[in-house]
Amino acid sequence: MPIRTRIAPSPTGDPHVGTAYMALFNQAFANSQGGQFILRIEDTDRARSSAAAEEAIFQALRWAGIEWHEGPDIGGGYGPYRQSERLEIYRRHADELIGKGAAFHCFCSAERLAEMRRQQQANGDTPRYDGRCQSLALADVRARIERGEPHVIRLATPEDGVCRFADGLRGSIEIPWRQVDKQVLVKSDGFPTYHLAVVVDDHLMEISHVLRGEEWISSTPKHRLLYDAFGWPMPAHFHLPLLRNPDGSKLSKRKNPTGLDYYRRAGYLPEALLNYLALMGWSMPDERELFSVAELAAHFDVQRIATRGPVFDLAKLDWMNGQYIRALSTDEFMHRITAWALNRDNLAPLAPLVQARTERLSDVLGHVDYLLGDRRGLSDADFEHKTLSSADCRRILHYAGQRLDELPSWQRDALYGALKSLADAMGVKMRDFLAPLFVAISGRAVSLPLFDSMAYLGRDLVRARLRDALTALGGISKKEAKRLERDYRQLAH
RNA sequence: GUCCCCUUCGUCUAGUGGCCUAGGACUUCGGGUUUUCAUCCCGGCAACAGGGGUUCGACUCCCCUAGGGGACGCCA
Repeated sequence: MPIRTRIAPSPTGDPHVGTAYMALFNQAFANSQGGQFILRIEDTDRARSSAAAEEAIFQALRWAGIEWHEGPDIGGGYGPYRQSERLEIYRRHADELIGKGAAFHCFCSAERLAEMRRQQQANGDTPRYDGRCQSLALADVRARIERGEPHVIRLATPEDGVCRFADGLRGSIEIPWRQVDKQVLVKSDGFPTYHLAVVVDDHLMEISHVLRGEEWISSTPKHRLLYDAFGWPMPAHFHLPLLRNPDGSKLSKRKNPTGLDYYRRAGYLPEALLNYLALMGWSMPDERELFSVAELAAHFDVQRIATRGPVFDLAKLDWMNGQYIRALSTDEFMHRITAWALNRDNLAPLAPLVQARTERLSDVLGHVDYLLGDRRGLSDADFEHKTLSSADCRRILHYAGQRLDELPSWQRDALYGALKSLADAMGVKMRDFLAPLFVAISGRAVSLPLFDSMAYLGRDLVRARLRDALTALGGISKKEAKRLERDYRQLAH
């Protein structure tokens, strides 16, 4: 049987380093076995998915050096590879499940479900759907559907016993059926949820091995139920460890740069990033640490994947990146620098800003240093201000970061609008409000216009600089964070 | 709270019952090469979570405890 693996990102936020991580292992495994590696877009969340985010995934993964054999952008024999284009397939399979009694229609309101969960939680139970609609009479169900009553389709689950399934890395895993929720498979808008779509697609696309994050372990019983109901063999599953923040929690943008774009903008070489990622949970048989994706595939063995969640350590990535940079020929080095940022396209948006402030050409570099490279390190003294206290600065930076995270688009005018309204809501004059932001972003009180700078740097770099500035100001204690959180919500949006 | 997963230096890891006085890498500290810096080289500090078993022998197998993480959505 041919080996086929896949990566199935959701086009919601910015492309995540975790996506590249999973892609890397799936690609390495497929290539090591002479198989295929597939990219599938899981855009079943209508509210959050966007075409722009999908395009960003293609670009970011391509930049990283991930190459797929089949996908929405290049086609293949098992398409379509975009779940929003497979709705008819899911509908058919949902009907089959209903017919087999493996799923049922549910008309419960969001309010009832919330109340039910609240009570279960109060009793110390695992929140689960109580099965009320499961016993509805067939005629009743049909009538309500015909009346146009909103409904979903849920998975029927056993009440007793345990679900046992094999994990290629962890051995046999047992989860009591009582823990498994009667999961929604089809939403009221007719779109499938992840659980239905992933099983149907993995089967139809003949995926032989599923290498996914360990956050999926607890939903695997649902998937097992679906495979059984359809009478399909279950692909081999391998749950890889999750990348961690330095504090051990799941890697998150709040605590660590997580966007692939950050690493590109910050000047990392994609081959160094992938090499580093490969070391997160995997090791070469001979323990060598510097190797290419081709060498990874050549020596790949799933059994060498560790199960402990590795902490993403920027210091070691920096070292590794240096190794790769110094191994480049001078020619290649120059090529990389220009391809990275020192080229016409990349400099074009800065030119008008800089030109207006230039008397001699030699002024130029001093204006753009913090945009093309990193800015200098900060200390609390940099934030001294005639009216703002250190606590004021922390508050402004914290709120600004929060507001920016909520912002769907990342252009100058949108940035200005969001922060202007925030300053107004806080009752701080824009002139004062901007002071700590200038320091955080450019490292000085005077620089090129702030919003142009932020737009140019991009979301990840700006987030990293704000976080770094907050650290320079002494950081925010748990208590202060809580208070800030509460006050922030009170501000009119 | 319930269920599941995980547990070797600060961090990434090697280790599949005797090769372990636990190896490598990053970080860090010290030294050397270099007109400075960086690179590079040499050296040092630093770990088997705790407790019970099994065994002639446990880092390696089993159990318990503790700690960490994840899941518990009409998100994926």
